[in-house]
Amino acid sequence: MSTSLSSLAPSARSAGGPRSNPPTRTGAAAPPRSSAGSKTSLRPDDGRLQRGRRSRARIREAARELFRERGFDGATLRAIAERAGMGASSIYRHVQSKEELLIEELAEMQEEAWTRFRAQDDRDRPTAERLRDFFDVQHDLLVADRDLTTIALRATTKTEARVAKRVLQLYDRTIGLLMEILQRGRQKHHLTKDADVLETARVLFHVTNGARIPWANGMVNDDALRDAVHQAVDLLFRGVGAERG
Amino acid sequence: MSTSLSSLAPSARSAGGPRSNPPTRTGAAAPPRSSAGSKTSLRPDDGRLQRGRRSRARIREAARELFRERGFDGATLRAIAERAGMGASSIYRHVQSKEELLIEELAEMQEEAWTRFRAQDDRDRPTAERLRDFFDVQHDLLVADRDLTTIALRATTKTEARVAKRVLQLYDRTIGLLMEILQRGRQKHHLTKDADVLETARVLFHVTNGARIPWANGMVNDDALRDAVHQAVDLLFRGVGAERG
DNA sequence: GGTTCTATGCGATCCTGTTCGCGAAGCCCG
DNA sequence: CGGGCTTCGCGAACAGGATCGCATAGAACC
Repeated sequence: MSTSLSSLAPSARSAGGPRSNPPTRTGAAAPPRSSAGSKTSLRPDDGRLQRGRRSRARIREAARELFRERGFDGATLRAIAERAGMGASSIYRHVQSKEELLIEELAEMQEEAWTRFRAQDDRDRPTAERLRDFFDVQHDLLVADRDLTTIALRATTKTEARVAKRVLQLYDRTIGLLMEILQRGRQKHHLTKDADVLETARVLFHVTNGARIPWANGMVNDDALRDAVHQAVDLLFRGVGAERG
Repeated sequence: MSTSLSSLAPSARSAGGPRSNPPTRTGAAAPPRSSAGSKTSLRPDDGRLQRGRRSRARIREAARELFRERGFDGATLRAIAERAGMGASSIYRHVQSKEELLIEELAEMQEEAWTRFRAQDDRDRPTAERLRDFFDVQHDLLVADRDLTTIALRATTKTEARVAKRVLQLYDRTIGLLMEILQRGRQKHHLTKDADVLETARVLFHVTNGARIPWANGMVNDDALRDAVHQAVDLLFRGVGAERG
């Protein structure tokens, strides 16, 4: 019965074309425990809300620091709370679980990868090259904090928690970007006419994600990971079938 | 250094003819906490060892049942222990962590998938078809207990624990089987001459694994998952590049 | 002012995976 | 038999994430 979340794919499609939702992460705000008939809708400059925002900011900062200093598991909720100047339980006013703190980091990193990529991107270059570049940018950011991938993955496995879905949404966003690149590739005839852009993007995403697991476990080093990702892109691009050779 | 596992697929080859190592999982035995200079090497019919084996069996059975009844997170160690007729802490004489209990299930399931596949396999059929069949077999088994994939993934994210490595080994075994199929495909010229069999196998594996995450989270249903996997195989096989079209 | 509602905060507490120190029992050797 | 091993088992305790009930303070409304 733990598997009660049944099978509908609500947000799966969200990756579509123009990004519908701007990154309002900052104001995301954890919904209150049990919202009864709420019709009040406080003004955003309500003193309490302001205080709340400040607290949230402190928590986030403390969390980020401690994550870097001690890693995710090493950063105790109580420690985070202390550094943020509050009791541990208070954190839960702002966040639904410890993972959620890290998810925000993840989202930010993703945004960063995105921005950096766009800054150096040129839509007219070969598609495979653009893909590689994107993954390289992402790679560099990930290497800077290794935990991130790991925990993101772990979060997707806590199926009954809200976090899993959040991460999947983030995944979808990246998949969306990949789609964008691929779409362009199809226009420019870098891709076969019948290529399923969405499916291809997904495959790319999952492959790169999967390749990072051994890396996160220290089984392969940074460069090997980068190579693996590149290889995967090439492979997918060329295909392994021989029918057309 | 520590890259011993993934860069080379040690047991991968075992799949070939007669399986060299019979599934002695039962006697796998958790190594003692701190083994000093042990030269004694008890006889396998030592009374203590016998009792230990029995206990282990009871634990495993209890664990399996409870996992099915309540899911992984729902199955408390204390509950498992109680059903196995012992104290919770005693479980740790036989197992290094809760995940390990589930890993055994996973290993068994994998073995099962393997066996079933071989029973219906025909090495002369088209490679893509064989791959699809394997994944279908795996799919059917996974659908029967949904938690498995999920927890396996989660386990790979506990990087400092032993479990992660164990799971990666299991992964490698599956990758080995995939390699075997692909190798055959190359011989029969279903694949391009220069296809990197290992890399292809890895890609296939990661893609299918990744595709299962949304499913585990209830975002897509069983059939959609199956389709996604099929699509991924096709995609990889055909490639998306247009150079040769 | 008084009342009511809401967001925030706190300390105690729960839950659960895991560790620890102790002891009992089995085996081997002299 | 009696020491020196070892494996098993136990209850107590710990740690860390999460929950609960109560308290406070700001805002809105009469």
